[in-house]
Amino acid sequence: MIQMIINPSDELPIYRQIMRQITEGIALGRLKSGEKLMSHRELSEQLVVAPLTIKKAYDELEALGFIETQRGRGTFVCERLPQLDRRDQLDRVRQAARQLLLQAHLAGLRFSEVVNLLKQAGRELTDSRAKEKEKV
Amino acid sequence: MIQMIINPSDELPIYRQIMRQITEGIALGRLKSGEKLMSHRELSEQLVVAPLTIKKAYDELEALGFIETQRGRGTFVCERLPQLDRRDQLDRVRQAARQLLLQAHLAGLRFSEVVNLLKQAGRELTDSRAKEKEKV
Amino acid sequence: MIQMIINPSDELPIYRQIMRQITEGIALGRLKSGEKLMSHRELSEQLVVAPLTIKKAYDELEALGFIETQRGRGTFVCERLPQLDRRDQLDRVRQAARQLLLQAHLAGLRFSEVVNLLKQAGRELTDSRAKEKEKV
Amino acid sequence: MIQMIINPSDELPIYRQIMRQITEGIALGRLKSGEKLMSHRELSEQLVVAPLTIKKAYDELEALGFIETQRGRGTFVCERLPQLDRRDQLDRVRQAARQLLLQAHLAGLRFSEVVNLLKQAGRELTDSRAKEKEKV
DNA sequence: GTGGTCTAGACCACC
DNA sequence: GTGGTCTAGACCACG
Repeated sequence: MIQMIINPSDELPIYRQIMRQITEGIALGRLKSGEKLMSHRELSEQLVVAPLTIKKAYDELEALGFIETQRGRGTFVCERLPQLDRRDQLDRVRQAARQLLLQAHLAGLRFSEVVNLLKQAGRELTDSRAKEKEKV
Repeated sequence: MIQMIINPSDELPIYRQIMRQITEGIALGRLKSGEKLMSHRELSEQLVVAPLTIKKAYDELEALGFIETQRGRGTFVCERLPQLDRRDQLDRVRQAARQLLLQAHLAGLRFSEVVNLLKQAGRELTDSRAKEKEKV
Repeated sequence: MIQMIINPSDELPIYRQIMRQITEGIALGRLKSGEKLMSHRELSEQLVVAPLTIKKAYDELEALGFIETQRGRGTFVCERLPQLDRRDQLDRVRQAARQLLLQAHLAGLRFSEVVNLLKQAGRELTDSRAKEKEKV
Repeated sequence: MIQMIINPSDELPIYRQIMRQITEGIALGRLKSGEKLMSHRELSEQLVVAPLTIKKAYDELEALGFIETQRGRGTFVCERLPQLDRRDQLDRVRQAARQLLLQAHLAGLRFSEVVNLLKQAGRELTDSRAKEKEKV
């Protein structure tokens, strides 16, 4: 199970923060298919939030097809993760690219600077994934 | 005045959608300093939105220093626009970069492909800005 | 808005009973696309259940694409209802047909009797739909 | 003894899935009166289910009068099977008929098509029952 | 122990 | 007024 943190003063609701961390954990391979998640009660104690709040995050993730629950046994990352449309996926990437350029433009950065920033972010990401692997 | 679109079923509140489109319009140069904005009533009719909602967007924008109202004359883009905190700006860029990489990772793209996509998005953006200028 | 009833001692959870009545209402044309539903608070008073229970039903229906909410305005039947796969739809029909035959077999009915029962059920259904239309 | 399948992520509890398959097996004649059932342990290994879960299913079936255990000998299908209330049986048939019509309506089928589907399902059912008999 | 459901309240943001 | 979120409890069924 991955380490999670929540920030109660973030404008993103708590249950969404949890959803985001879990989906990103899955996307980045930190949560394997079939892996068991903490029970919502246990996680609620660890993060000091109400159990229902965690449950809501789990419920939405289940509706989206990322995780699945088995009564009395627990909650697990799905073996077959939901596949977005290829077109959908690329749309999201393009949307994120546009967002990046907009923010960069607002900050007055040149294109080469944006690419550098992107490279750096890439390094940070692969580093943290490497760390994960070492642990294993 | 720029053309705006609102989506009532978007998660982002309507008044925020309006704020975003105006600030981005300013940042991208589609709204010039000193330019007059539509009145509450006019805009509320055009967008089919309650006038109070428009007013809230304008009020917040005025509090942030992007626009100013002159009694009896209307609402105008400020001559001296507020500068965001430099650190804040860069944080937003980094956040957007991370988001782009994550989406790209989900779509299974390699880094070089991401950069290509980014270049393409850049071209589209500058193209549409050029068109805007022609109109003027 | 359709009339709903809930039976607290039914083994089907309350929020599911509500979901079922709404989806059936949509399927049978008693709830039109775009129609506004009662607010979850109002409905919770009418049915004498906790507001969150109604909200849960609405939330699940929204995740399934049957209804959509607009903050501050209310909850509405979607204009474009979710289309199941054709194959999926027919599978459900076949499954229901098998279930009917099984129950009929347990009750010792002959095939012709089953068809008669089906015809009768069909009449009841169209009758109640006709009544709805008269109201309008 | 009939072949059973359980699906841990089905909404229906595992012990109920077992009960359903046994009662249907009896109703359809695949399990004869007096026939011996597998022991808890054997069945729990075959289905990869906790022995207590099987025991619960057997206990409930015994309470309902479908099966009986003879100490030291095993568990057997009762010679005199319980008869459901006649009204109850017919109610179930009507309920299944309504369900079939609803699903058919959603799939846009006409009544004659429903009857055809029903006939086909009937053929499949009798075919599979014939096969069962051949095996014996 | 696990998840599933439900209650009765609360506060907030939005329209 | 509306929906959105959260809490702190409770009881049940399941494995």
